[in-house]
Amino acid sequence: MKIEDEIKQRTFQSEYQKAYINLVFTSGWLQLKQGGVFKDYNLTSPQFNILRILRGQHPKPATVNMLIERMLDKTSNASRIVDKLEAKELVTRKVCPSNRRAVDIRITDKGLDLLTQLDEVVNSQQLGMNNLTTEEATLLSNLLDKIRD
Amino acid sequence: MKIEDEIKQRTFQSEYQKAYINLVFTSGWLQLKQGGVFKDYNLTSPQFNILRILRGQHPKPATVNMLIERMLDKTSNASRIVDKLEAKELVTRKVCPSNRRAVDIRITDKGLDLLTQLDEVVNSQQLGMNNLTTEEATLLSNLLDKIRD
DNA sequence: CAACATTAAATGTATGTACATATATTTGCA
DNA sequence: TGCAAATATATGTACATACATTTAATGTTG
Repeated sequence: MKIEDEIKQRTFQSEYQKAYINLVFTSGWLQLKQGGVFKDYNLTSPQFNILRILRGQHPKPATVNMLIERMLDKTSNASRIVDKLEAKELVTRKVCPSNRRAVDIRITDKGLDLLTQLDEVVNSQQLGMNNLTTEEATLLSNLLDKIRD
Repeated sequence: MKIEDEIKQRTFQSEYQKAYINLVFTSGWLQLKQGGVFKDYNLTSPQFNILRILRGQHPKPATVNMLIERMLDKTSNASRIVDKLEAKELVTRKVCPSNRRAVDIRITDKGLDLLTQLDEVVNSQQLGMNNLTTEEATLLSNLLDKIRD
């Protein structure tokens, strides 16, 4: 559905405004769609995001700083998201021996198992982008990179 | 900067995953950039969004339902965002005479003035998308529409 | 017309976001 | 060495998001 119809706005001040609104809208649309999957597994989208980063590091630990650096939303509060994951025993937190200001965060076996289950579900729906061809997905990535240049 | 470098992830499972992550990341990046502008005027991004919808209706009223329908993020709580706007005297809220379940929401003169000021600022930075050509912005919109088909 | 379903908005609760500030540790350098 | 600056994380607060539930008004139908 065209963005004009989605938000019932017939005209835009410019193609830039239209693309901007479309980008924010579509991002929300996709995240909402994905969110439903996470809910079944009692996870939120940022929690999933952090677990994936930790898996990428595994068995090496990550620090809060590293998580912030790699999170999709850089300004969110990684510390408190880790709190929630720790309460669910999906990660562990331990003072880093070599730098006692930092905290070593590791994904647990329970966390890895959960991610394995989620991988299947997430991959099976291609993250809600099945309507694009691979070439279009690449083109989209290039346009997005250019915005942030 | 390429998304690989932004989030320090060298490989992706597919072009779809890469485009998905890039989309969510770039949307957050843009909103963060815009957010700074709103803060100077003591508004948040969703509050601005709702004010614009109300201006589009002006002088006719909108209802909470209509706001939800047209908001970029459909699941957010329009009721409470209107609370904040009402407290700042940027909108008025009155029981709808023809359907007393509904509430007529209108933008005030103060609200219209504020939007006029913000228009200039927002337009002057092309919403942070100056790096694209008009053609590329159109192409981007079309790709995004296709995702949601 | 009474009982039940539907609709519109508000409220409750948990989590996340954005930003400022606090606490502890480490580093740099006078 | 000692002390200020920098670094790593945690905490506090206001607002927003996501979703379930509640309250009130309106529709529907037996």
